[in-house]
Amino acid sequence: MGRNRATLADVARRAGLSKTAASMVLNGREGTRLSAEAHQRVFAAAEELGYRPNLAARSLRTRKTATIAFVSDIVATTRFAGDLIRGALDAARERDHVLLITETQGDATFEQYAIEAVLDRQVDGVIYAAMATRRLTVPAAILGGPVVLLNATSPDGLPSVVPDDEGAGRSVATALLELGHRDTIALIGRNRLKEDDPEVSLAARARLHGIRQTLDEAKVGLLAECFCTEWLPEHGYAAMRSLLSKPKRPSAIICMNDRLAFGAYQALGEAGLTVPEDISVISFDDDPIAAWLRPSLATTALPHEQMGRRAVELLLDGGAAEPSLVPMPLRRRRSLAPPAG
Amino acid sequence: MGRNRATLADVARRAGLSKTAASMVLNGREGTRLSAEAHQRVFAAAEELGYRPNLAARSLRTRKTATIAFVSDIVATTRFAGDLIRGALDAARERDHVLLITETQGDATFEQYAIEAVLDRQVDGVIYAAMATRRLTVPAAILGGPVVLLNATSPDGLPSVVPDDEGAGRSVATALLELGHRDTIALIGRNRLKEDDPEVSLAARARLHGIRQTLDEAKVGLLAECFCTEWLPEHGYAAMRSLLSKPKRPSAIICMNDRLAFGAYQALGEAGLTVPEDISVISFDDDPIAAWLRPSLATTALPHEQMGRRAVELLLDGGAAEPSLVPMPLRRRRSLAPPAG
DNA sequence: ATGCTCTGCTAAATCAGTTTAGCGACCACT
DNA sequence: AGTGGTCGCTAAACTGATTTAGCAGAGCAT
Repeated sequence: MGRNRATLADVARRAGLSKTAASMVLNGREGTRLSAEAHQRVFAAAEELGYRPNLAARSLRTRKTATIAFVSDIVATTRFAGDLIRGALDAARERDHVLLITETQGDATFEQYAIEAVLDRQVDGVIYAAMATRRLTVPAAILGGPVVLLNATSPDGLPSVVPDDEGAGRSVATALLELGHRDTIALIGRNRLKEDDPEVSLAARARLHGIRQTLDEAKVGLLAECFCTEWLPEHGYAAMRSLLSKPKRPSAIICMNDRLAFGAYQALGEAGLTVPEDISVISFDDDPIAAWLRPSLATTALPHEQMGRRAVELLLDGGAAEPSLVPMPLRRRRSLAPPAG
Repeated sequence: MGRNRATLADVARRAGLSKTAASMVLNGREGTRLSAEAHQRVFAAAEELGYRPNLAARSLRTRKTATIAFVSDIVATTRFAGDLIRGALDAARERDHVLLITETQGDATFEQYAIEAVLDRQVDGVIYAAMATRRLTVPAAILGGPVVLLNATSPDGLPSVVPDDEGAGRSVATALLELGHRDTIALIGRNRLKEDDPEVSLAARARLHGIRQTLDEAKVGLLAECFCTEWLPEHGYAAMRSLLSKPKRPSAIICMNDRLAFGAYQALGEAGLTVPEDISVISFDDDPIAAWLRPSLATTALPHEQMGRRAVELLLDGGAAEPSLVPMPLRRRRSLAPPAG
């Protein structure tokens, strides 16, 4: 890779100047007293030789690599990882940086390896990302340099970027209230583990809190709350069926995520009920299936791309110490209607 | 990042030896005549100081960075990117390498930037990945070093890794034939553009060819073929509706991907038909929705993780020049049954 | 003529490793 | 005594950049 690249010495020689001069000119150093003509010659030489600096050599001296480590627990299992990475990639490119990606798979050995691998490469900073919003403790090894937590917070008070799940909860509840739904709203996806253990999830508690707060203010209570051991379609399906077996049918359903909502749709379809005429459905995440469902599913979007971008900005440009909350926009789609009758 | 790291000179000093000796011992060089005792002292010193070599310095001399560039057109828009990356990440870690990720977004300027950024960092090789299997021409700039195409082929005959879509086509057709389906099989997802332009897709043509070949051998013809401008749920929905409006109802449907199949399910549900009792459905990709659908959707899986892994192996360990075909395993699920009646 | 400042530039050190060339001590052999 | 070989190790060059310290010459004042 990159054999026969011209070096700074080549450029200097061709320009008839010293390496020092060439270096200063190419780096646009202020306050040097090199003549305009010297500038010209260096630029011309660099151009003609197609000179590109060897960043390994540069970073040896400057201790800057223009490289950021993106360390995450799991990149593959959720389709959101891509967006997180893409946002970070974009922001990094704008700042002439590049991303070194590693994955820990939640395994301590792998994590150790990942951290060492990036530190050995002298990265300028680390983005430590979690795929589910949660609290975690970062390995001591990376605390030697700049760190930003992405989709996570830590007890150490490190800068962090998380989605505004509580705000999303409020948006969801408000949307239903505005349509006129009152005491016939049911909730699918309560989960003690997710709600009570911040190391498992921060989203569940925050979403629930946002919903409750808004409904309380409107003096509205939930018709029913279904607990689900996981937030997967099959659990949404089961929850919806149990809701439909009860005497009082809800006019609207809030699902804690889109996969639950997908399951709920399946149960509704089997029961011969129509969304949104019979029942409105609203949810969280904006998984691609939300737009593919018939009717399309209203949901609040996890702003992963924004978050990835924000993390890089925080890392390179500096910023607030308190967690940076990224808003979750409400996607109004066809699954919402006023209550029937 | 990484201030106060012990250097090789520190280790050497502590061991009472020269840098040369320390370097040779730590690199496990054969044929050096350093005493066993010297080895001990160096290892002990390195251990005590927590020595880790500075890879920037090393690579300046050796021109090896133990870093691979992963350049792709689009990482985010498809949820498969994560798997491709994860497979590559795993294989890279096993070989003590790390991945530098950049994205071109299909834009020539960004591509130029991405290529320069990675070449400047002296990567040991480049994995050039496409998110849809297709033919492409790689930028001349990266031809200076090892390159492997991932999910793509090129006219230059570069080593490449692609899924065996034709084999998948055969598996799909065979599965239906084995169940007893004959001349009542319909196909959803024909698409001239994808089939005829290898720069758009290689999958469409290969899948179709695999299906046709297998059916021809069994002297079976397709009942109907629906063209779709895109492979999205709404197009699958429309295609399925049009199929159902015809006099002769198919006993099985092959969809060119899972998203089309998802749309087909929706149309079947609305028409009051049951999968697989009334109609079997089988498809390609193994998108997560395939497992979430009710009944779960039989499909052939795009082996993205395997492919990512294979690309790294090819790049670092060398290998075959002809395209490396990765098999697409058939996931037998609930959407298959013998034809009714 | 001397000293001073300013201009325009460069030699050499430095970063942290790897690698080449070779040194001194010891032994064996003729 | 001289020669050659092996053993165990090191000095110094080298990678390609940045950065520090400083030099030669011109212009000007004293």
